[in-house]
Order: sequence, then C-alpha cells, then structure tokens
Amino acid sequence: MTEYECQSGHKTEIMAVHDAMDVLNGKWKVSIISSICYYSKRRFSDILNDVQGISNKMLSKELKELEINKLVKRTVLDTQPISVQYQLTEYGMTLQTIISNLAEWGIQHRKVIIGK
Amino acid sequence: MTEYECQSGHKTEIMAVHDAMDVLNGKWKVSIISSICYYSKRRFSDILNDVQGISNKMLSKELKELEINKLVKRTVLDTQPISVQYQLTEYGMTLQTIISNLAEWGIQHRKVIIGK
DNA sequence: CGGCATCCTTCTGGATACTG
DNA sequence: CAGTATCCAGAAGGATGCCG
Repeated sequence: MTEYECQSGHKTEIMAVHDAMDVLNGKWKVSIISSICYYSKRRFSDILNDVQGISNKMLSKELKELEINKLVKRTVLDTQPISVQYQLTEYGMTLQTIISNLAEWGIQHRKVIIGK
Repeated sequence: MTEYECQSGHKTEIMAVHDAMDVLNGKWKVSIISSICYYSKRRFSDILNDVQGISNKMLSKELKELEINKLVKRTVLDTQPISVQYQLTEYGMTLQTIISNLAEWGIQHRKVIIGK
C-alpha cells in the first residue's frame, strides 16, 4: 500500500489495478509470460508444452496480444524448419516481481486446497 | 524467481501461476479485492462506487465467488435498511503484496500508454 | 514448425426489472 | 440497501483442418 495511501479515495489505485489486469487478461496470458520469463527465451512449441491445456490457437492469439502490448518480443529463427523465439521486452520484465509473487501464492494456494 | 529456480522444468511454477489466476479470474475480481483491501471494511454500495463500470449483478456474483474461495468475509449489519460489510479474510490478506504490486505496475503502465 | 481459418458451443457480462 | 431473475448479444475458446 505504501506511498499510494491517502485519506480520501483509492480510486486511482483501484483503476490502476484494473488497467494492469486488462493487459494480463485472458485465460492463459500470465502463464505464457511466466513460461517465457522462467526460460528467458522460449520457442512456440516449448510454450505450448509448458502451459498445460492451452491450444495452439490460443497461444498464437495471446502471444500476439502480448506483442502488441510490447511485453513480448518475437524473433523468427532461420532454422529448417523455421522456429520462432519469444522473450520478454525490457518492459515485460517489469512484470517479473508480480509473476514470481503469483507463483509463490499459487503454490501456497494449492496446498490450502489440497489440505481441505 | 529466487528459490523456485531449477535446472529442468518450471512447470510447477507455471501451473501455480495458472492456479492463482484461476482464483483471481473475472473482469473485476482483482479490483474488488483491492477496494476491500484499501479500506479494510467496505460495504456493497461502496465497492459498487469504487469499481468504476461494474454492475451490481457482477459485483454480487464475484463477491460470492471470492467468499467461496475464502478470500473475503461477508457480514450483515443490523442497520435500517440493512447493509452488508465485506472484508478480507486472513487468507485474502496474503494477496496484499500482489495487489499493491499490480497497482504500482498499473500506474506505471498508464503513464506508458499515455506517453505514446 | 508456427501459425491461420472455420465452425460451433459455452461463458461472460450488460440492461432492466423486481424483491425483502 | 443488497441483492436476484431474466433476457440476450457478443466474446471466449475448443476442435479440426490447412498452409508456407
């Protein structure tokens, strides 16, 4: 909460949270980012394998959106057959803290669920 | 990434991130949590006002889901007319770090967007 | 390999009106 | 005030097939 605290109204922060979620919205976006993030560089088919349950259609679509939002950079490698590499942009890397917090929370959350 | 780093495979963390997002999914859920979080205790109509654009239907629905997931506690106050107070549970409070990080990132992100 | 196109079903969520 | 009910449009997203 830190420096964003003030007496009357937190609408700015609440809208900011909403803005952030807008970019990260979609069933798979955060998982995709975390896959790329953990490996620094990651190919399409690798991400497809990392993110359990995602279809190639969705992966393609959400990667494109992430690219448009300048969070991810796409590089076509001149292999045979071609492969495409994805990595976080400088800007995308500013999400690293959030990603690792989410991972930590998710791991705890799974314990809570299993514990019941 | 800290202690989650390992040589081969980050599927655990990637799935954990997905699990976390499952709970936080929905167009408004994180905004609702942040509203309650910033004010400690918050009534239905206050949240409705905090979270710009949300309908009472969606607020009701997502609050119910958050309650089921034990992130939020609902208390009916014996006022006239009645009012209902929402607050984070102990468990819900474990999300505070993530929320404040998202707010901070969202504020920066807005600057980036406007800057273009 | 890394997509795009199409079809089709399910889910999301807005508008509006009604209840205790 | 704090919801619930209904109606409905549009978005999300899975399955499958094709293509350079």
